[in-house]
Amino acid sequence: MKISSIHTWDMSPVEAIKLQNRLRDMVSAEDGPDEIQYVAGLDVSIKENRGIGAAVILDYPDLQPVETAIAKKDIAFPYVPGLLSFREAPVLIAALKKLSLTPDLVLVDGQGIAHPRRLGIAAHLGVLTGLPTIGCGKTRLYGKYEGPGPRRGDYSWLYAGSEIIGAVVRTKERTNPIFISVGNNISLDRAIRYILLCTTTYRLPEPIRIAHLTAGKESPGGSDWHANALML
DNA sequence: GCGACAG
DNA sequence: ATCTTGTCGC
Repeated sequence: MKISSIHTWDMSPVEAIKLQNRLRDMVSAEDGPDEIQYVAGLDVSIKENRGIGAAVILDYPDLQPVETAIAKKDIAFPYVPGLLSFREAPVLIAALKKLSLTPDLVLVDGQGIAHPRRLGIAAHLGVLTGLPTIGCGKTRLYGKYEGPGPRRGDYSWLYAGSEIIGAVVRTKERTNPIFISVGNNISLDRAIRYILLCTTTYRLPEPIRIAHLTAGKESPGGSDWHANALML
């Protein structure tokens, strides 16, 4: 698939913050088309400044893998809370470009607008691709909340002052909830529903879980310890 | 000034 | 993210 190059990635943290403030108004929480056939999952693994980005596509609602793409890139930008996209988005975009299929929805490992400048990696990628995206974080970056109920499907709101910027969703009982937020072109309400529909027996949505395994599997000599069971 | 801080 | 064994709980 093609992706617009509105900007480059080689810049300082200060410039990165200015860019985020420039792109934040391009995010939309309006629902797009209703038909969803393909859901993509994105994740990155990094080993000694070498990043492996994985983009997997599962059919919906069956959640069976139908295409996988991997890209590798040297990671230049440091990890700075709030600037994750400048570190991980480049390799993810490289992986997305290799896909022959175009996803109808993209789940990203990280926050959407639940971010100090409302432009977490899922929102940033949503603006660049124009696709509906949802941010799925394993922990909180920004916002206040009270824990959701104990049952699968229970959720509570994530607030930035009085503004709702996301939801804390229990996808599995007796397990920590995940942080869901709008990336682009989707409403929070629908984002929560899709996340639950894409989550089966594990804490994380299948697309992201598969992308995580895919990104961590690749390595020269064969350094996959706990993730040998990628039997699909 | 002091914490908090996606992956 | 990464390092990375054994172990506690359902």
